[in-house]
Amino acid sequence: MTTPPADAPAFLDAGHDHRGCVERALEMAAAVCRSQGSRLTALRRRVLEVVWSGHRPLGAYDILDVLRRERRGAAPPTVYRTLDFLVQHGLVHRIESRNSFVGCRAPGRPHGGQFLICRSCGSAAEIDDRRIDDAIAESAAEAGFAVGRPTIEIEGLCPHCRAADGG
Amino acid sequence: MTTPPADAPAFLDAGHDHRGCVERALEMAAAVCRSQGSRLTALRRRVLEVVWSGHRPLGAYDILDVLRRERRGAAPPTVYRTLDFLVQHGLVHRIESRNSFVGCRAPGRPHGGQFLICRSCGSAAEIDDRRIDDAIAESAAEAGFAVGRPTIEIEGLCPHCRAADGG
DNA sequence: TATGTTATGTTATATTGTATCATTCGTCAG
DNA sequence: CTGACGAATGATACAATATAACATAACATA
Repeated sequence: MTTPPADAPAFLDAGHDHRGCVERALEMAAAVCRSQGSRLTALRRRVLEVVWSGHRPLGAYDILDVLRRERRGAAPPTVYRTLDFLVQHGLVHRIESRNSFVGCRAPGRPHGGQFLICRSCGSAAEIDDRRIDDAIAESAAEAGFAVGRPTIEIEGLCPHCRAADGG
Repeated sequence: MTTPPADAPAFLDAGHDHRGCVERALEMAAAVCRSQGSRLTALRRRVLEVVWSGHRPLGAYDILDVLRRERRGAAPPTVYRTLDFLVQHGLVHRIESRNSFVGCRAPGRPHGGQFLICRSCGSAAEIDDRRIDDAIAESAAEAGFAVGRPTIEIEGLCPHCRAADGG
């Protein structure tokens, strides 16, 4: 049980101190909101916590199921609005290829996410690799294209599932 | 009006001979299906043609609207099944960030698509840049991740819309 | 033509996401 | 403290996207 350091590997092992991940995410969220004059309300905090319940992207309705057990009157807009807020503030990424959401590992600095997503266990690792951004920037420049938001989602097999022989 | 050559730029200009694009796509589709022992039925051919009606990704229900005008009893499964076939055979790509579909420029060779997508005019240019693949391969290798299907979708502004001052 | 396989038709429903308006909560000027 | 305003949430309804399941038709070929 070790709290992942800042330069942690992309895929953390099963035994990592996940409570540390969650706590760090909540602290960074508080800092980001403070610095932007936005309010991290109880609902937003809770949704962020739910998103961070693991390193697997969760669907909006999965999150809704959790909320419904806790507050009367949680409905789809509750979740989507809150996720919008969290995504806008760079605290959560939307995984387009799965219609789902996962916590951002490095909030504050705005960035389109780059993800490695395991087809076996479903976990997603955020990589934010400069070389990928650079390659895209070059290619886009040659096409005369002005890059806005990049979506990079690589499906494949994570180290753990590879070791387990393809899961 | 010029038929785009094999090494055409990512974003073709408005005046290009689009009929040429469609014809080439249909020919390549026939070749791919022949070489794989699959049947390019009238429906599949027609859906491919509709997808290729432009360089903008189309939603499944947009395609369905077109089909309904032509055949009695076209329904969502008609379209989704046919799109599945076309995607499986590498003739069409799904654009995850838009829930839509666009013709593949270089079918035959299996590849995850790399797209530049204009937020103003909606057109999508397939780039398939080796440098991007390489950067991803490096990064993934360092994470111990086995790359399967990459999804690369870059939202931004195409050269035409940039010239038109941000549209 | 009989037979198995592939493709399509058909109905129903699941999943994902928004529009809209009402209500509550937080903040701050007076 | 209080009223007024904007931000956040509650609540209802619905739109858009996608699939399950089973029936029928078309195709290939023995």
